[in-house]
Amino acid sequence: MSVADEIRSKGRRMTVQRRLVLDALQRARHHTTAEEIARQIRARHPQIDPSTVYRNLEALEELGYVTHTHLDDRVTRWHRADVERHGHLVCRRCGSEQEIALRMLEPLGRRLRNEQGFRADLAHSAIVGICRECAP
Amino acid sequence: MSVADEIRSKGRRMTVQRRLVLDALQRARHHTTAEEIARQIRARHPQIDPSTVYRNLEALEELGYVTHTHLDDRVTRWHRADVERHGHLVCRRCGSEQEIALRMLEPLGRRLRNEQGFRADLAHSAIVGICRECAP
DNA sequence: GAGGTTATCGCAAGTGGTGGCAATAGTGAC
DNA sequence: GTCACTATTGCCACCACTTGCGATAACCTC
Repeated sequence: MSVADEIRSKGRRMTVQRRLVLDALQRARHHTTAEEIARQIRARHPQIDPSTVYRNLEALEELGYVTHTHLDDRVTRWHRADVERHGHLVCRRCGSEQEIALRMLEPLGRRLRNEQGFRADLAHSAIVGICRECAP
Repeated sequence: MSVADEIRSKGRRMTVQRRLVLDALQRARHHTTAEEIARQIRARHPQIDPSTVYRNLEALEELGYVTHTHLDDRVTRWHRADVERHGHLVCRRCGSEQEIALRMLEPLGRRLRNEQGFRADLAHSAIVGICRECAP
């Protein structure tokens, strides 16, 4: 079943706008911003409104094709749901970002689940702190 | 030494606006938003601009009197720096918030420090996930 | 292929927060 | 007290989205 068929089978529609957002996410190798996706699409299709891009990212997330992550700035980063998940460390001093294996965060995940019944999504938000280079 | 003197000794100034922000934070028993603080102050002093409140929260954070936490994806919560630090779990389904002892997060903090040289501030961002009540 | 239903779209206004700038007002030194 | 210095302020435009709404166009059924 194609992505379009999957989407239709859930009562949603495959529009050209949706397709373009999906394509842009395929092309982007790492995290992208909604603004960047909108910019790329509007270069060729200037009539497509940024709000349509935002709404499609949200819809595609509900449908399970896309997820988002918060680093420490104001912008939301988007990526395909099928890339390997990982955590992020971001330095509040120099702003550098570092990816870490989800494996490092798993003991905490297990503990929160066992002791609080809470299923944590530890890749969703970056962990902020001071990186090795900036440490006093 | 009074707070005002402390602030002056660091080359900053104690303005009426800054005093009002500090007072509002004293009154707020838990996390508040900048918007709420601005609303309270502007009720009595409508000429004070919201941007001044934002800038003062930032300045007071630099000075060490205030810290902020990111709960859900959108709002920043502010509180006095002298309240006991703790972590937060927030449910992406129902939005409920739960506080957890920093002790639970410490093993991860130690590991990030030992293996990556990264000094994590684990109280800074909430951990998002699905709470016990919302789990399928 | 035509028709009806309704998800989705483009537009415009709104939200919570940030940043530039000229005017203002705390501050330390005299 | 007065003065010069500059941190801070109010104003306004901007940023990164979000939302309401009427128009449009996917989609399913026939």
